[in-house]
Amino acid sequence: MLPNVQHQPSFFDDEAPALGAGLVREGAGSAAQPRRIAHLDMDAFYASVELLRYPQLKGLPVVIGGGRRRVDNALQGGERALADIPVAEFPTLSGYSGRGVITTATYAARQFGVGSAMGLMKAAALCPQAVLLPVDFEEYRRFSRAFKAVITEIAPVMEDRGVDEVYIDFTQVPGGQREGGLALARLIQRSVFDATGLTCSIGVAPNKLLAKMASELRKPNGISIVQEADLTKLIWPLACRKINGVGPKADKKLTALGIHTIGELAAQPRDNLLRHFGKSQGAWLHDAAWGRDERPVVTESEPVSMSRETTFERDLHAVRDRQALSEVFTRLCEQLAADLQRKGYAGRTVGIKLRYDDFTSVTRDMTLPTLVAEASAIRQAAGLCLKRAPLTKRLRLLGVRVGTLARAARPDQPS
DNA sequence: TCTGGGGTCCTTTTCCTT
DNA sequence: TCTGAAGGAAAAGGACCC
Repeated sequence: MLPNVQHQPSFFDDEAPALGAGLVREGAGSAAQPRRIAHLDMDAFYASVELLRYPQLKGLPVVIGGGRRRVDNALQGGERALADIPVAEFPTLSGYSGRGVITTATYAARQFGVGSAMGLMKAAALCPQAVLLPVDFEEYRRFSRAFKAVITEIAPVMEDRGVDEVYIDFTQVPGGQREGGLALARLIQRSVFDATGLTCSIGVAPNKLLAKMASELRKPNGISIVQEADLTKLIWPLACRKINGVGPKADKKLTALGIHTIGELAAQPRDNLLRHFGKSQGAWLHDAAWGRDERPVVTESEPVSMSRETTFERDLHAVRDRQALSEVFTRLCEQLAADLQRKGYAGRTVGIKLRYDDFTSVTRDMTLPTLVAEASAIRQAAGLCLKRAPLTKRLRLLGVRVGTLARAARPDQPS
């Protein structure tokens, strides 16, 4: 099942934290070893979790997404084990109507040209036989916690980057320097598989930027080691878009300048990039192309804002659908308040977000003199924000946000 | 047949104060 | 009292990521 991996439980028992000669870095308390940072990315995470639950779907086109409706009936299978539900009983995309998009699709489904972010109705036209599963975040979070627990057991300095991704600092971990990190990466990969049945891809490099790109080099279930000296050979041939932080806009601008690969980006005079992209982004692009990135692996962070938003089944008019809008608005505020209180936060900035039928959007927000976490207070402030937004066009989405968060004393957990 | 939801961070604009 | 510069905070928008 897992090729080329040998499990060696006592692999690092003999490993002393050996010092590399001449590799001491500047700065108080800095490590004697060169920095070794890993990026770990679970392979097709949501789809893989679903296939563990429903192995009978293996090899079939499956899309995950939509949500709200019509998926549940066949799957509430009574006493039957989930793995025994016949494939024919799963809901398919055939005849789907509604606004949802695909969150992820299995490889078999991608063969039909469907993929992430595609509207489900379009996908239904391309591949009506595809099985449609709802997104089950609870379950993904459960697996997420499980694989992260395995990692921190082995390498405690881990940065959470969402449900299926982490950075890990190998630098000080016993064995973390061996073979450039390959040995430790193998151990982690194997341990994650043993604990969860899921595969992952790992890249190990001198920093987060390169580690992230390295983890994409071999997928699925791959390990890539990138050393500083590999920059020109392994990184420079890649498209600029592969840099984490270069999105569609920046990429388009680069293309217009005749810059396609990271190597071409590195060849640009720094001043040239500063001129076209501004001081901050220009310098960042130049550094990224040269593989420079000093960001630390951050093990803990506080949230900055929390929000709730929803896209309506049909576009709503501020006047004609006043009642429906008001109900959604109140519900969003209540959900947001519940989120804040459950997690123990309150915030000073309250804002709203509107998306119109032409897909343009606006935000309005206001800063309050005191922290709020109650639905009524959020609703009141958000209502004032709403009054400042244009409401002539029909609305497709409404969102409520609370920012400038601070920890609040929780009634159930006095400090 | 258009295009989800929950975030972070950065830049620009606007407003206020000195 | 008016004007302008400078700087900070808040507001708004946008890019990007998972």
